[in-house]
Amino acid sequence: MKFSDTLACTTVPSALGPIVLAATDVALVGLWFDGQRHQPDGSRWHQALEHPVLVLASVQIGDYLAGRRSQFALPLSLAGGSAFEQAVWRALQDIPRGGSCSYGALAAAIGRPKAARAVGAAVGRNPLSIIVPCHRVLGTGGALTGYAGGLARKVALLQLEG
Amino acid sequence: MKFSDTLACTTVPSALGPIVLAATDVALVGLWFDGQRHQPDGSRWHQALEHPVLVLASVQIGDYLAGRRSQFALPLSLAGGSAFEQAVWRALQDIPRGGSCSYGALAAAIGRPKAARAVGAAVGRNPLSIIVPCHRVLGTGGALTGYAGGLARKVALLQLEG
DNA sequence: GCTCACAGGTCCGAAAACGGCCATTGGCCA
DNA sequence: TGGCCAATGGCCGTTTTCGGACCTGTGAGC
Repeated sequence: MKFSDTLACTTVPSALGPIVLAATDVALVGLWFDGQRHQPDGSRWHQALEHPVLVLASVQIGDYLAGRRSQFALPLSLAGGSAFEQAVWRALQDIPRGGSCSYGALAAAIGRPKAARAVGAAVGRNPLSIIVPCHRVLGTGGALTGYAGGLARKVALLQLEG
Repeated sequence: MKFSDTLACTTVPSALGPIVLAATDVALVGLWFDGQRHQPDGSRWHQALEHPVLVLASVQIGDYLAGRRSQFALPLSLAGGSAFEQAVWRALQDIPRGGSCSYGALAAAIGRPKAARAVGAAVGRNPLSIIVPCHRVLGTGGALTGYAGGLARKVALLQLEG
């Protein structure tokens, strides 16, 4: 996962801890819990508190975590990943709120039924936490296998969605 | 022991408590005291009160328990078990009414003289209680070692047969 | 280039557990 | 001695459990 050095970024507080947002001129490209696994190095990005996409995103995230919003309306871009990763991330967006999915089922959905493990790795590198609902993916038996932002946040998000 | 999901079944009352019967189109394949040990899950079977084999079986069982009948005339099938289990169940059918047999003797009868304990396990999984007379098997000394439907029913059946 | 580590899942073989047993053993008492 | 009882250990097929091998795509480290 490679990001441009010319992104706009900002950090906003939330009930689950500080959240880092990153965007091009026209679309949101990243949303990470501060300090989470696989978070890219954003030291060359420029702070842009008034960037329209970042402002929109921070409002919607706040509403979502407060239970006042159930889906997002934002310009997104997932251009950064490999073809395989993008297929996985697109498939993630088809999991409805309140639903869940296993890694194996996700692998089958993108036509690679034996690639469950690779899917796990790709899910873990999802650049748009919360918005692309990687927290809705569980082990076959329903086990909470892992979460780049920590299992506690995964549980919190699932509870919020019911 | 594996049963098809497409069996016909019914439950009939008796002096020894409710009895569950199960049949294919042409043969009786199961007879259990309701709630007994090793009773399979029949939730996917369909009730068939007028099924000819089930009707015949329930009448004969009623007559047998009332002392009006001394042997059965029914189409039976023991196809479900392993080769070993089927050998045991066939050997059980050779024990005459009023007679008895030890587990060790049964083991010898099927050519596995040292397999008395395994015979015990197989006898316990007999799918056709009463009709295949597993209640006529006793310990070497004549002890009432066990019965999937409970020792009380074993005693009652032996008394009925004299 | 190569190896390694992963937010999983499936399959297969070995090992252990589990019985509706039975013969043997050792203690106990008449 | 002889008989009875409880504890013991071997017996055997089935079921369950457990551990490893393999599959898979990617990036980090070497």
